[in-house]
Amino acid sequence: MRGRASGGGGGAGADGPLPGRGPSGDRARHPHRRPHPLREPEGGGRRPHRQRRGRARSVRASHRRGRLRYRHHPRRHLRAGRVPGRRHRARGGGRPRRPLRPSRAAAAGGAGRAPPRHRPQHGAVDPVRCAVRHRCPRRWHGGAHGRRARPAHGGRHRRAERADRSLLPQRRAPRAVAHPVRAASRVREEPGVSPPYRYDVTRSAASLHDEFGGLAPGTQTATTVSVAGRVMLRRVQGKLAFATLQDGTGRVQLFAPAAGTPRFDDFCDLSIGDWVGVTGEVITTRRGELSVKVTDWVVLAATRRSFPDKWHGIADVDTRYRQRYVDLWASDDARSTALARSRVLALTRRWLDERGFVEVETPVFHPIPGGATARPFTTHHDALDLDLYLRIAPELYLKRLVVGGMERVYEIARVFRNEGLSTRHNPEFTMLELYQAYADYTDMMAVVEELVVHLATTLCGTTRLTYDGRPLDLEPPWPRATMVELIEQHAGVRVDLSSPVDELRRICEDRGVHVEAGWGPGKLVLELYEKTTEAQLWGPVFVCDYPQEVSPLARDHREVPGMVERFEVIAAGRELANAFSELTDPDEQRRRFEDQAALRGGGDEEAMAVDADYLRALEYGLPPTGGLGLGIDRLVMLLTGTTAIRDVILFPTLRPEQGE
RNA sequence: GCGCCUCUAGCUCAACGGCAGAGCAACGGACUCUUAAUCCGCAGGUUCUGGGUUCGAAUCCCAGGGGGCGCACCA
Repeated sequence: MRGRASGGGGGAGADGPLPGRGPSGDRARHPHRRPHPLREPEGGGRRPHRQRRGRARSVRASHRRGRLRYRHHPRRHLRAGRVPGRRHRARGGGRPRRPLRPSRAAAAGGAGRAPPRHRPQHGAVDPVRCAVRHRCPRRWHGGAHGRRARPAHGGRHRRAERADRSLLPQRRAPRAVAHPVRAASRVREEPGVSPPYRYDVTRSAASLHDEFGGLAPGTQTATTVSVAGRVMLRRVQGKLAFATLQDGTGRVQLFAPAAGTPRFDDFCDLSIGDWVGVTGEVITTRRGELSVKVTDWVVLAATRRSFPDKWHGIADVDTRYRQRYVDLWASDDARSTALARSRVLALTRRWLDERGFVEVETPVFHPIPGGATARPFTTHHDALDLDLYLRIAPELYLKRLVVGGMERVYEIARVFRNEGLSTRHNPEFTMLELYQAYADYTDMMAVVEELVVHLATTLCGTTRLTYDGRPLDLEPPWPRATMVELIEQHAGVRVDLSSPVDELRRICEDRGVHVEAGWGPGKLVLELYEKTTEAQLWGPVFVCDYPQEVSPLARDHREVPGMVERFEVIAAGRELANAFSELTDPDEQRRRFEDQAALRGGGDEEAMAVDADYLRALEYGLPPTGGLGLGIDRLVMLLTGTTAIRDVILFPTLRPEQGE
């Protein structure tokens, strides 16, 4: 029952600077993105408009940006005066559903594309028909003056607004195949010549910015370096070409004059997304941009598929999840969240290791699913002809290890629960479970509090986070309250496990809480808490003392009858951790299992089954033990400010792709 | 599983029931300090699919498919 927590969010973070966050590495970051403490300060962003993350951001906002940008564009008057050309399809008249493509027309022996039936000259069309602006005399351009000058008036404006709303990323309709194979790439590997097997990289983008940041414009360093990465932007200007190279740490500009760049024409033909290795001198351009002046280069891998729109990135969230390998390039958030997760895991391990906890691995295949109440996935071992379950929690195995004398153990365990998907639930997620002998649940409170604060201060630099627009201060000590107290506070009723069941049932029903026959007082109280109180908590807060009836693995409360020594941590309105003083008495554990088995027999698919071997282990003696489960996914969400669990799981569970 | 929303060029998006378009990408050309480079040009469509209404459907209706959100399930 522990560690149901899982979560999703999005951010960035690191203990210490993330790679590529040097003074110039920040350039590519966008100033309008949601501020979050985990993200690095904006100070280095010299020209932060550079690239847009394909993240959850309204298209309207990008339109705004576009307008702002081009209002000050030096050549705006040229752009504004330019009326986009109109496209005409070959069409003989009428309205063919299937327009002839040139190839088909030729194949059909036709005369090829028919001349346009009516080719309006700009300005030749009744200017009154265009309500947008005088500049555009046409009516049927669709109002698509582009994001640079979206008209903002009249009905057209209203429609545009409506359309904008429909474009919010969450509501966009994804397409299964976003980036089809290109018909032909520009730079192919030379026929018969395969890319090199290795490439000597001497600097990363971030290290270049660290080492050479702040040079005056026009500096030549006489330092030759080799960098490698993906071409993300390309600016060819006749006899001079620029490219933006991105590697795992950040971005650096490539400067390629025709004189001095081998195979200059091929360099200009590099596609966005091609991997290249480049050797050259570190310089700054006249504008002061740190660059590598190309003296040699090689294609390491040519991309055969188009990269996402360099400005919008991937707006289609489904594509981002399905094609994370593209998302990681196109979206800074995707990268930084992945890195943040990695750091959470590394820091957690280090923190636990320093405190004498031993990391272990326990089976994923369980003959008897246990340790939580959840519906498991089933599988089958052919040789043993044995039905097995993917674990829903590692708990019972970890406590076996405590019986075996491993006094402090933990596992960062992928667990699997056969449940629906949501922004907070993925069928497989990661849970930290740890067990400490000679400790009780108050010790676990100290552990979770210290660990989370440690992670927050290391990764975010503060305990004062903002999540989903609301402040969340993790500064210890976190408040503690019993479930009964919280119910009284939020539902306005004092409940008591010793009350008659009918009375508790009536209390629930009075508050619109659905109840089922057969529920005992403990289940009723828990249900009352979950439906009336939990959603109102923001936290962090320790919710203490759960009914024994719903906690089959926790030890009876030393003072309150009917309760167990168990707490959950609510942070940002979500359950983050679950812990208790472990039940050590084998006889009591057997009774609890049998109660669960009865529920199971009654049709409760999530109730626990009797695990005879676990009981046998307890019979050998489990010392007093405190146990804690903590949802890593939800913790990462919290620390990165992301609100969808799919954003913190690199490859979330998705319906299989259709087609292609 | 239920409800709501959505699907237009490779991408991001326009288009009162009346000629399906733009920007970016791609392709051809110009350009030696760009940085979402710019400029000129050329291409690019089974408007998710199938029915229906209509003189006429991307647009309205029905069904199916994909996707999103919410609920339910679920710690």
